[in-house]
Amino acid sequence: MPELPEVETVCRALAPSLVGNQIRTVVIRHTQLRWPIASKLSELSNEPMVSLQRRAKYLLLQLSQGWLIIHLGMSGTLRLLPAKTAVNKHDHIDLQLACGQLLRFTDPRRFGAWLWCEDPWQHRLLQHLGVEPLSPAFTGTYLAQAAQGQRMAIKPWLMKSNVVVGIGNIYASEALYQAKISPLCLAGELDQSAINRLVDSIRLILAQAIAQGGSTLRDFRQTNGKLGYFTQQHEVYNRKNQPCRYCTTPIVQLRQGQRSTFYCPSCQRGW
DNA sequence: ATCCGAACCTGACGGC
DNA sequence: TGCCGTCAGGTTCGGA
Repeated sequence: MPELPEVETVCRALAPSLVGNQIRTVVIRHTQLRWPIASKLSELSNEPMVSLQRRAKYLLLQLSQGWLIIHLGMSGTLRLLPAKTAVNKHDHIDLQLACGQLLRFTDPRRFGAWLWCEDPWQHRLLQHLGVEPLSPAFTGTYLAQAAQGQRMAIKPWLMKSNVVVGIGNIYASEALYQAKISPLCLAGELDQSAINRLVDSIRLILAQAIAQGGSTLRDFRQTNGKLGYFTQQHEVYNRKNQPCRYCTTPIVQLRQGQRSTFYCPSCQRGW
């Protein structure tokens, strides 16, 4: 499920229930995710939870002794459930909470991660991350400077996390469509006005998606996790051969860096 | 330094 | 039905 808006939605949904609450017991059913699950996790009985925040697509859960770094990978979900909820195939981690609820991590593909550290800001996975796209630091000036001289196509370039974080495969295509920039343009050849449009599009699309995610929050506690994401209206993503909503030209699908890109060849000619 | 492909996994779907 | 190939929202890693 998770691109940045989904992770942000999960963060906002869980924070009120977790912060100030306490882990009672931990059940680990499958220790191997992208990396082995932090062994520390099994020693966290009776740990108070202090804060929950998001950085890029990582969730950072602060406990009294240190931090859990949680990543949902491609297929991970976190749900708050009643304590005795039946266990299904890919339910890898349960945190039984003092409040009586259960925080359950489910991840069929196991690309997710649960790591332990004392200071996440020093962690190797986080310390080279670029700016948050919804922060004031993400400006046209910043992005233009970062793009200078870059020979990579703009779409895969946007998805690298060392300049700006949180732009996944769906929103990369969507943002370029909205900015009327071809995904095939080289990052370094965009002019300032195109870069400015791109920054605005990225901010707008992510903010809208978060707002929509928010509208599905009320369903978050229910057991079928897949809400919100599929209800979203994409302009180009997954719309191969369907008419562009602006000019009716069929949407084209192509591969860039082993990922699917969708775009309108008429609206997105150059930049 | 930079980039591309492979790798980590399971499941869903389409074609034969 | 069933088998096979392909694809899927992410990210790191190794080798060219």
